[in-house]
Amino acid sequence: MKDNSLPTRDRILQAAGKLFHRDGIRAVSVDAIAEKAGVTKRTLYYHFRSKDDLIAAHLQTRDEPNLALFKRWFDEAEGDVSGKVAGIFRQLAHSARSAKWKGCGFLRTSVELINLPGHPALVVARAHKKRVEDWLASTFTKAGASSEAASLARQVMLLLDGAFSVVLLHRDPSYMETAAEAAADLVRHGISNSNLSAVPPTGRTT
Amino acid sequence: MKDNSLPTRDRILQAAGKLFHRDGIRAVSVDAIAEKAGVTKRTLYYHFRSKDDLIAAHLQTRDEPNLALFKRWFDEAEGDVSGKVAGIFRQLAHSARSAKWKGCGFLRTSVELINLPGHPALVVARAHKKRVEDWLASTFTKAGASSEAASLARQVMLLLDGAFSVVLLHRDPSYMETAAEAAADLVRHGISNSNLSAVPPTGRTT
DNA sequence: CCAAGTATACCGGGTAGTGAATATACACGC
DNA sequence: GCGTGTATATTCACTACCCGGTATACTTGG
Repeated sequence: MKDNSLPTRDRILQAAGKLFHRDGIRAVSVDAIAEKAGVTKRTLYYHFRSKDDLIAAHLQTRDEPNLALFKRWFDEAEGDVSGKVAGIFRQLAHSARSAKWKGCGFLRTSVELINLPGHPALVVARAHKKRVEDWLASTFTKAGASSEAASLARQVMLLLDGAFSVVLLHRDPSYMETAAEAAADLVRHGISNSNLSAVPPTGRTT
Repeated sequence: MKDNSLPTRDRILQAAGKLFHRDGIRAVSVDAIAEKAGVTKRTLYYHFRSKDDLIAAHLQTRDEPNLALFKRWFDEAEGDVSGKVAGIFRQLAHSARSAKWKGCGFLRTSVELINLPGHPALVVARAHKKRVEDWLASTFTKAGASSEAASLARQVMLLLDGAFSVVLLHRDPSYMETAAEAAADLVRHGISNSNLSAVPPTGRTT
């Protein structure tokens, strides 16, 4: 019955990912995941110590690809840094038009588990968000906004997670465009302010 | 055993509110709510058709007070409109320093139930967020930014809900200050832009 | 043979929601 | 004033099911 050639552990993760995405975390039972993976529950518990561990492992698999996607969208967008940041939001607006779009999995999972302070998935989610923020800060630094880079990165993260939440709640991707404009404004304004009191821009935007 | 003099329905809502706030929606059982309210589960089901209805009714009780709080924080803050908007975030930063703070109940509940498209609580949550956004837009209009008011209100909502999410995830209220600065920047910039091409400010701030 | 991996069948506990009966309170005829 | 009817409000006991996790035994590849 193993129509899928992936190793068992990966098949479980893949099945869990689909179900978590579609129905949320708590709404999905271990039995359902095992069945979807074509595996018995006992096998699942051989590969993962608990459901909580499985949740964390699932988020871990999304960390790297998610960040890579943001980087690609940034690189492929036209214009200066502010335009490239806006490009991320515009690509998200595109994704959000799909009926299957469910916002940010890290955010959704965190909210569902926020009342369990030590949950391993929360650690993974926090690390992921920090990675994105750090990457943003580094691009702002490269663009010559060394003194404002950290603050700008935080502001963009606020808009990003806000857009995830608002677009998901209202199912209205136009908020993603609003976020694109706000982010571009803040970045443009922040960088020009920074350049006034900073060394001449030595960073490259490529 | 009715030490509380409230009508039964209100006592149930009060108990549900406390538990939902502390543990989330799905994590709280109807039995737990009934026990906390000092009432039999059957009585709870006399006053509310289902758990889903109870959740929606609970959110409804928070709609008006929540908006009133935002208005009060706005009115009590110093400065022009941008400063007053920032005042809301600064008050939220204060609240967020409490260990019991759990972000925005509307947002948290929505995320937990987002995979149940017709859920009554989602309707209430969307209406609440729209009410806040509409109120913001009206204050921006009064401040003379008629042409940008709607867009500014949306941008502030993005920062607001973003701040709720980010502060909750990282448990770091300083993001609320970052949001305050970003919101003030956007509002100041948006209003001055609007005034360039609008009638002289006839609106009043007080 | 042994270890990695799989299968069946089960456990204790929790879940939303219900059936049937009861208590309370107020309205009406007389 | 008193019985009676009726709607509201509340209780206890119960169903039918789902959940995360496990005990035990079997299969398969090196």
